[in-house]
Amino acid sequence: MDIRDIARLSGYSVGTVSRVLNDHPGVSVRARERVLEVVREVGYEPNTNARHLKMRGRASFAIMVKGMQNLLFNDIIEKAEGLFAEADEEARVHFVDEDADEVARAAHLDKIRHPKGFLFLGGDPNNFRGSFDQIGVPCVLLTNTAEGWGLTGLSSFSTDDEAAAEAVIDHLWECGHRRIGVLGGNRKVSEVSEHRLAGVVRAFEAHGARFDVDRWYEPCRFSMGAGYEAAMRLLERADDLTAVFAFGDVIALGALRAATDRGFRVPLDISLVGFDGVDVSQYSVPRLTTVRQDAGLLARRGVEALLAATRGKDARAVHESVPFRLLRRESVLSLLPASTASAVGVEGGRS
Amino acid sequence: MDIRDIARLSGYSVGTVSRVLNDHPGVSVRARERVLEVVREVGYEPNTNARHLKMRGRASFAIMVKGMQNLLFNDIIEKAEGLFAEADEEARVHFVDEDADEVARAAHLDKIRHPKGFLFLGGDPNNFRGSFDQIGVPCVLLTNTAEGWGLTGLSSFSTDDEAAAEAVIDHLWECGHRRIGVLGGNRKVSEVSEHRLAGVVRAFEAHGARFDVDRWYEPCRFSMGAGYEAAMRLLERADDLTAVFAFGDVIALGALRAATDRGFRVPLDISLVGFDGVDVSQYSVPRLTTVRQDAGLLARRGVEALLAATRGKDARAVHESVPFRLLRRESVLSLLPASTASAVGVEGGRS
DNA sequence: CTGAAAGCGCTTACAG
DNA sequence: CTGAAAGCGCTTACAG
Repeated sequence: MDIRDIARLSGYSVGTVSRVLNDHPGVSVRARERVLEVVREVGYEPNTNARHLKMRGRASFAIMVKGMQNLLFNDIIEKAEGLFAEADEEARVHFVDEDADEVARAAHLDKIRHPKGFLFLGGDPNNFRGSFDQIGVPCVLLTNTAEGWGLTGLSSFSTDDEAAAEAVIDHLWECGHRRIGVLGGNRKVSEVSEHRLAGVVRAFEAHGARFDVDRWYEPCRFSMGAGYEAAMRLLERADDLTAVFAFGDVIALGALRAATDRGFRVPLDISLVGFDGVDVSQYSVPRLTTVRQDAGLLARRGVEALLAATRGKDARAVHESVPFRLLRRESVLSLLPASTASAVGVEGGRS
Repeated sequence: MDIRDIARLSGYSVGTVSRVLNDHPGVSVRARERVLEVVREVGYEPNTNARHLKMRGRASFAIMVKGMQNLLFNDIIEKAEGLFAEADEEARVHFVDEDADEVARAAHLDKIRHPKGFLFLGGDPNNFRGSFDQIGVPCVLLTNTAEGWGLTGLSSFSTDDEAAAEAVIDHLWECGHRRIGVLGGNRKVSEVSEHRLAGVVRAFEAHGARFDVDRWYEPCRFSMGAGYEAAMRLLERADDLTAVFAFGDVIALGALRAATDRGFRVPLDISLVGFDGVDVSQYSVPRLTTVRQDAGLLARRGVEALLAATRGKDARAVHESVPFRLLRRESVLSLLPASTASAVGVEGGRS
């Protein structure tokens, strides 16, 4: 069953059939109706290979996801898929290993698959510097800012990681915490961790103190297992900590387990803060105080920008940050005698 | 840069170039080497649309995932992707809403995309009965058994849900629990829940008791939020429960939160058992007693069967169950005075 | 072993 | 508004 059959059955030529199928102008109402009738009758579906061969590729969008453990990415994928579907566009998600080269992989896909554009969830600047120039279609990076990478044609939407980390430290500081451990992604491959760490350092300075990186910072991947191990190392090394700030909820959950295993009650003996505001963080015992990244907005801004770029509306790359929110829940204890704890949430982010 | 350029550059015809690219026999060593050299030099990648147009589709495999909340599926996807890659096959994952029709979606994909085969993660028998006959390529269903659905061409690999649920109840029973609540997927669309519930009922009968479905069973979707709500309803209705068995770890985690909110300590005031053996279950406080489904083996058997089927090796559909393991951790309390708790794990599953 | 040619199922100028 | 025809980039009988 191909377009010629439809042409024959409807009494029109393949050209006309193709035109109604693609909603091109210049087809009589009669022809359109007749063709659609036949199409419906026989359940005809055009062959996408042939179609794209002619239309020079540009099939769908590709969502490149770095790692499968990051629950925040799950939320973003879900939203983004919906958004693409609304815009009547196809999107394919490709998972790439946390330490694999997502950009090289995308460059390869670009060659063989000709997607209309790429949406990156997470990304390593080194990889981008390495092979981004081999990608010829619009790209958007999410959760990471690409500002200052010097890459034209790459827009990015992210949380202001530095400000968010500062807000966390400020909150902890207000609650009387001074010795704060930090659990974070590997600085070499995770720029977000770099930014969050910078925020931590800056916040300490703002309070006239100094963050002891060597002693208080323990890098790790974004998984519960890694968070658990890292927390164990950190707690071993610095047993006088009153609080721990993890650069991901998933890490925080691993740390919660580790703290418990070492006999610390959270938050009674040690306070804990996460990052991301992923679903689980609200069901843990205790509920996790965390920075909520706006997955929905991140997805929306990213998809919109990508769509606009592929439609040639605006070629200029933009770098925006999306508001975050410090969710004060149960995992932080105030060390102060009578806490005049401020209201409910700290918001942040410039756009 | 297309095949003609390579032909020109190498001094051979496009036919010869195509033959070496496809590893066809009947090409001289000289020609092969020369062509590959040029290909490498210019970084040529054949256009897959054109290729598949000729080869009549059959591009890659499709993994149809029902729901994005089920962490077990994440594990399976990760393994399956690796396996496909090892076999040098492409696999595309498609997420379909938990209550959308995954089979209709696959049938549509089959028409327009011509995948080599489908790997379903989760599935509703009604949907399969509805439009499975429209799919013309090999299919494998994972985590659900399709035995007795009367569908030729659909193999399945799963955990023996009924036996696993029985093992859970037996374990709880041994620990002295008699009033056990059950939190599970919607029976209408989740056959696994049906099977697990049957196992619960059977186990009660084996112990000479009766499971009060109306009072003790509360259906819900497979998410923490749903688990939380369902547990709230259940605990409200039956406040004399000493244990709760959730048909998914994610549900159990929601229930853990709910129990805590109602002032129950787990396992002191109420015991809790999950299902799946997903990563989080081992980091929660307390660590969740659960049934571990073997995601790795499920993925391996599934991919192997699919590959074999598409290669025409074995057309007969098979239905196998893969061994499960009852992981006894911390969320179950023994109500007996001096417990002679048996060793470490209960295993199960026939194959 | 190699080349010339037909054809996969579409789209899109080009005429009319 | 419609049709006939060229062509997208490949693969694969068919000759040689």
